[in-house]
Amino acid sequence: MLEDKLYSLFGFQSFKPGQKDIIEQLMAGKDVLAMLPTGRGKSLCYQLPGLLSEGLTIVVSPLLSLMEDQVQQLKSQGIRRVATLNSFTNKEERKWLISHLSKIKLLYTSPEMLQSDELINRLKSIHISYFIIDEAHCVSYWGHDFRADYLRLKDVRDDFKMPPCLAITATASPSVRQDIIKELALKDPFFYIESVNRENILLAVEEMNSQVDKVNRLVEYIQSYESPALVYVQTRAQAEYYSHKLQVESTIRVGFYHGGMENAERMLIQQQFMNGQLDVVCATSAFGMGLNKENIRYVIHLHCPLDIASYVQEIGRAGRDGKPSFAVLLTTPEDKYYAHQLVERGKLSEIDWAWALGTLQGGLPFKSESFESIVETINGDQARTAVFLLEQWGVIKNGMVQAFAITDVAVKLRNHFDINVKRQKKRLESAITYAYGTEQCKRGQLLHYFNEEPISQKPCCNVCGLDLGPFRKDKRKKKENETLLNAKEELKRIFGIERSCGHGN
DNA sequence: CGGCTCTGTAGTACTACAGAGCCGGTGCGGTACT
Repeated sequence: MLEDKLYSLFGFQSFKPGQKDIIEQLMAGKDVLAMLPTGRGKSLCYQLPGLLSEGLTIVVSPLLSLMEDQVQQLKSQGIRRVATLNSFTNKEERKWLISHLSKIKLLYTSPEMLQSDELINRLKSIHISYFIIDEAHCVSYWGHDFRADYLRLKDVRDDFKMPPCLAITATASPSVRQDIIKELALKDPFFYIESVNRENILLAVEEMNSQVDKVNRLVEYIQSYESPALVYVQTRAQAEYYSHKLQVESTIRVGFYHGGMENAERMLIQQQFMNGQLDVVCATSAFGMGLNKENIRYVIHLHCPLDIASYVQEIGRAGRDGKPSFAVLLTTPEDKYYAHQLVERGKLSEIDWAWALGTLQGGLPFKSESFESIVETINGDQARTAVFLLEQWGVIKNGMVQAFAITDVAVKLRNHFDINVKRQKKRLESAITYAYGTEQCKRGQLLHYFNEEPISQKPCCNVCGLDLGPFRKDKRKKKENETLLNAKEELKRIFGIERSCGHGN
């Protein structure tokens, strides 16, 4: 009985909804595409089959921190035959691990690591029970232009003689699901798709006249409502700017988080937020994956989201404890133009590509460094994606550049990136409809994007102007905050302190 | 779609102005350097 194993390995009496279906299908040898809300035990869906199987289960994870967290957690539960293999693994550990892979049940690694010949060759000699893609939306979101190794997973799986594959995520729109199926070559997969609706999160969109109004409104929210809260912004500079701004204008403890920070700094901010030493974090989209904080009361966005699924994922970090929470999107009319520009900027002409391709000489070994640095307009990520495509098309074979027609290949490259821009544009269009559309029911719009029926019983809540009273800090507390704020103002006046923020908006 | 900064040039010696150009976020791994 699966339940017995569940109890003996994990100490749970019963499965949560969806888990058993997913596990049974996977164990019966089927590919599975699963969408389960966060906090509903996604990892158990592959940990249990992995531990019960004869061979090794490979878990592909997008972030080092996610791998390390999971393995640490399993080990603390007394499950020892698990390991991570990534750039944290030092040489000796790596050597030991590769020669002892047959002793391991679950191996957590990155898509990039799975490009190592040494590792692949070793894995080929071992029975791979399951191939798991955690946070599988990354295949579609990152694979096409940012982390090409996500698109190479299909070939990796082929090397292992196509073990059953589980692609699992919390948020993937129907088109993203189709893309995942295509890019991982899932064969007639079993779907387990759960609603993205989170009834305890109220939704609101407020259009502001100017950036100044937006900031004032933000300060108002932060002053009036119970933290912890998340504030999402578009750029790194904005994350820092708003964080300083809120520190000056309110009494709450604010930090910022973005991808440009040192690892140690990022870990510190996340820890402080987890431990309740920070009330609010102003962050770019870098913050949140794997964040396991239950009591976030609200999420505010200060920019037009580029995509509804990402928006849903970000606001879904509120109210994990099931208690009432809310998500507010603050926009100004020009935000949508800015968003458009960002998407358009990914475009390159075939001339750019032809120029880059001109550096490749048929018959010579391929040198990726020189290819990547030759044309300034092509960034490193795009260049790496291009290399992936050149390999797919046979322009680069076994590390050697073959004879090829520059113009044709340049056009093919341009087309590939154009298709991706089109994909992003389409996603942006629906996000703009959500942000600026006159449709009253915001929840209905989100559900519609995921092909879900608008359900009348579900609370329809464009709560603009609606009373958010229950979320307000109680009066006594508010008064304390005001006193503190006044004291802060007073100090500022006395010492003539003006915080310098360094960044404008 | 806007707005800022940089650059070049003209007219006057350092300033003024016009026009061009730029402008985002996600992370892995490995190597070269201090």
